[in-house]
Amino acid sequence: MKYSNATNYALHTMVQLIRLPRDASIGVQELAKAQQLSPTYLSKILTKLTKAGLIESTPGAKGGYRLARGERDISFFDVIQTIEGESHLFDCTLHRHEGCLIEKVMRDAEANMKKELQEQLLVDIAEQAGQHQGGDGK
Amino acid sequence: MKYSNATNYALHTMVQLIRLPRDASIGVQELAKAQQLSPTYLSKILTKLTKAGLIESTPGAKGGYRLARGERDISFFDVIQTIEGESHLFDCTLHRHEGCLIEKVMRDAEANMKKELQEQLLVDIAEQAGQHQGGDGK
DNA sequence: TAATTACAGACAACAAGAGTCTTTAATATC
DNA sequence: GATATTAAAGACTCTTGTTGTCTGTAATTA
Repeated sequence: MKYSNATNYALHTMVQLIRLPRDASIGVQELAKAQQLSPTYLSKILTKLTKAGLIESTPGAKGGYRLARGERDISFFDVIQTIEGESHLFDCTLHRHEGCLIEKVMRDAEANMKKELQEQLLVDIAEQAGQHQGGDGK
Repeated sequence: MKYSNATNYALHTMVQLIRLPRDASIGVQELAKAQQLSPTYLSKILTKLTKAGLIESTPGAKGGYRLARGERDISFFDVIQTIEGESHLFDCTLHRHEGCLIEKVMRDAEANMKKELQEQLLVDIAEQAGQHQGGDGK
């Protein structure tokens, strides 16, 4: 049980975008370089984030990606759910077992974690040092 | 990102064992029937639980499984960690990125969920109705 | 028109989970 | 001691999802 690599990449990319100057765009090429990913692969992740309304994209030369909302309106959970989907952490496997108490406990724990990650904003960590973007003095 | 089926089966099986009369044992055959699983498959799960010290086993005729500790000493987390292992929910994928702040936030959320599941005892739900064991009036 | 960029989809490679089958070892009963 | 019962161990297959690549298309700028 582990979050996918895609979620990992998505979170780091969102931090990159948050750090971007207002109204500036950045292309996949550059975004991918920071994490040493292939642009085509990261592109699929970015498309998901775009469809979810977290970022905006413009095609063509001088195009690229930028935030679609205010920085303080983007939580960890927003990004995670976009990539991971909305499925539950735990689904009771017993046939015909409505109201499984085990499931209930697990769902409660899940809900609390979800809530916690909803309150955690990506800006708050983007503002701090320590989040290098791969290219050091380039 | 989802807990494995094995964890699901393990939790349900533990509830079965907790409900067992003191000093009674039960074999895989019967345990598996309740969840409609193949005994050989459930057997592998039970072996993990045994090695982890959650349950005890005796081979041979009249053998089987029983709890290895007091009921109030078995938490959801004990069972989950036994099956899922100890790996983290999130590992930063960036090369040479010690002290990743994204990772820190995710690990904190994980730790809180872990703590919550450590406080949840399986007895508490085993005592309640609603957790049928498959065989109805058999 | 040419270059740059996002987007879409097919495809392959790999890893992990789920589950079966077979064999061996230990215990109880007769 | 022989037999039945049970746990344990390991090899093996099947399926599924993730990860990633490659190719082609559409849109925008210059």
